Amino acid sequence: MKVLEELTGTGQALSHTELEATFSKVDRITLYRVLKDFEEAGIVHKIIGPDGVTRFAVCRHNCPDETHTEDHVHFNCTNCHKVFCLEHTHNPDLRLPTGFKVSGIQILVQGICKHCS
Amino acid sequence: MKVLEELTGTGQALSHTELEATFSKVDRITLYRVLKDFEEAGIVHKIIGPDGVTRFAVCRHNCPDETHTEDHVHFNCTNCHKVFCLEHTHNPDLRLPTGFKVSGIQILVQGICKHCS
DNA sequence: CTTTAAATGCAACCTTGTTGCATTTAAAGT
DNA sequence: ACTTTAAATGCAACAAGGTTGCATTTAAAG
Repeated sequence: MKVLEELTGTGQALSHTELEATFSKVDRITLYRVLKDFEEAGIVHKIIGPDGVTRFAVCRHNCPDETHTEDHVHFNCTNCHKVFCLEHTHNPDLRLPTGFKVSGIQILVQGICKHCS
Repeated sequence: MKVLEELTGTGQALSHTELEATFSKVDRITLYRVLKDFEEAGIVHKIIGPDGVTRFAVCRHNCPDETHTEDHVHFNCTNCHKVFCLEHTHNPDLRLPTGFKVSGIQILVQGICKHCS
């Protein structure tokens, strides 16, 4: 699929609207279905930004297919507004109050990215 | 405002839909405006859940008015589906790759809450 | 070349959220 | 107490994001 190529190529998480613009010939519903299938297959994962916009990024080497756990940090640049995975910045251990059981952590860091600074 | 009482009382983050159900006499647009005003005034803060649903929670003692920074972790119970602030679980220090400047961190932990376990 | 299933497109619909305008409510001035 | 003014509420309409059902095309298998 060309959608997968696009996602792999850019290195950033793309929103549905952005993908829609790239593949203007393709119907937006088809795009929804393709992305949904990719997500269920563990090929891409969804990132919900601080703006509430959902974006999609390809799962890299350290994303286990079974659990589909994303053990890495997401970054949102306040300058270029891009969202991407920091694959090598793993989630830290959090000590929660007693009685809480953790099954997943989602971290979204905002700031200025490498390219913009 | 009764909306503020409700938010303070429940101790959890409430979605717009939930508040709409509670205050069925009030128009939903009024609710949108009230919540927007509260947010801008630094009285409540918005939490965007892993489901993409935005919820609202009152800012407690350790939420400085000026920066409106939420230096605490949010928890989403996979059993009762509630979302609430873990006021005393602060954001950890993250070491990002060189060139990245951090201005804010949002952490959402999923698991089983104290009450459900 | 036919049969069958998968992939695509279209129409319609729902939810969430915003904006403009009219109306009500309430506060302030004389 | 009555008028003037501003704030708060409600209504209609709209836009973006997302889902579902059904018809049609594409392509794979017999």
